[in-house]
Amino acid sequence: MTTTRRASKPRPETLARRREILRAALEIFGSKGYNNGPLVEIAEQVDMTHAGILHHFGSKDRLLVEVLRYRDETDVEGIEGQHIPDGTELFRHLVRTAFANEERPGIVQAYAVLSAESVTDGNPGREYFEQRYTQLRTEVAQAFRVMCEERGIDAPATIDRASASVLAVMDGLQVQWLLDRANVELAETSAFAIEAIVTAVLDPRPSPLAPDAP
Amino acid sequence: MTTTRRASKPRPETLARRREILRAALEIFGSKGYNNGPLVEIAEQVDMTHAGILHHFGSKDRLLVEVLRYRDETDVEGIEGQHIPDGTELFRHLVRTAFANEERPGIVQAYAVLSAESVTDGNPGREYFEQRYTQLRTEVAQAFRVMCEERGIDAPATIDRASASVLAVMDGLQVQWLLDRANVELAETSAFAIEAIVTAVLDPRPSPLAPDAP
DNA sequence: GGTAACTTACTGTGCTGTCAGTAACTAAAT
DNA sequence: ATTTAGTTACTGACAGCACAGTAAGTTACC
Repeated sequence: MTTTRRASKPRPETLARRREILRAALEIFGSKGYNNGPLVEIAEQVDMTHAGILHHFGSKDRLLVEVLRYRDETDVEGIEGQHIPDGTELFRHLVRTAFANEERPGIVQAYAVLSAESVTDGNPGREYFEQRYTQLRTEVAQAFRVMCEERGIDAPATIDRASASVLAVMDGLQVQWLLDRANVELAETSAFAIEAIVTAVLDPRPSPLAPDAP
Repeated sequence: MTTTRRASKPRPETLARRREILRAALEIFGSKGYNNGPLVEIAEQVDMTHAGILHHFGSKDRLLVEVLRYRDETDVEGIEGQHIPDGTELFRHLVRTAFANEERPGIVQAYAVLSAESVTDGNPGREYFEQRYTQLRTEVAQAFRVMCEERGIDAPATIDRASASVLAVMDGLQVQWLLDRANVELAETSAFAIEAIVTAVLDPRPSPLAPDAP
């Protein structure tokens, strides 16, 4: 009769090694893009051959997906630690993130490049970013609703647009900042724009662009 | 003295052919990215071999730069036709552009992908986008100043931040829209965000995120 | 006849992925 | 406790394609 074959455990240090690879991959993909960032460069950063990396992750596509997921687990943005901050606190958190990001252009660039690249044909990261934005929009919308309730006002229809807008400014500013750090203040500008949008939701005013204005 | 090397005349229809190539290149670079968009595919779209394209543009790098410049000349955004609309009109123009963009996802994607890709190491489009954003920010800032003057208020210090923010939302929304057209309204949302930011400049209110608020 | 607008054919490189092999480790059987 | 069997974590070599660029030739305009 056949003895059941069981897979034996991965070795203890392996997990740390994989993390090393993921970190290196984020750095390379961040600075050169996914298509333009070869496995060999990631490999030499962790003292391996590129075949070694493929042993761990199977393919470059899967490596990208895992890089993205890994950052999500470790990182600050979105779901921080365990609890999702609610209401005002979430917006404050976003602003804090913008300030923190000024100290880590590498990661900012990784997200900026990879998210835009993800919309191209057959990019393996597309699904990830689709879901990510959907989730972030939902969280921001929720925060808006909480704030409205706290103030005793009805949640206005603008909430969904405002949620997308908040995320959009942050991302858009990152690109401008990466292109010209001397002339774009990432954090201060993010704060300004977020406040403007939040104000527009909580305390709407007539459009300054209406056809009768000067 | 050095005789300036003068190339002899191109044939009459050649210009049109070059434009065809530029259009095809924008489409391919737009849908697959610069690094991932091969010359062969651009070539077959204009019934040529890739060597023919290199005959016209010398290298892939130079092709990208020319594509970018070409769109600038032809296109609506930024300097439209001849006159730069001033004041309120510029913001209305931006909103109109957002509406127009909903009908041409290809071009939107091209700019989204290429601008983000441009921040990577050694990308030939970087200089172009750097200058482009600098110029657009200046134009928007100018429009803000005109509006302030019209209303008899002093131009506030927030103008530079607001200018970057306006461009940032538009760009950021494009990415979200490209990823999930069913759930993101590009134009309506752009309009909302732009109005919010313009309002914040012309009629500032206390921050809803200040540490003493609920 | 000269040159612009190509094509064909080729070069060289860069890159992902495969494969066979090896040393080190783990798990069970003796 | 030592052997045995199997597995993991790699390396090195290479297949094999995709791609940018080049060189030489062809056609057709001026």
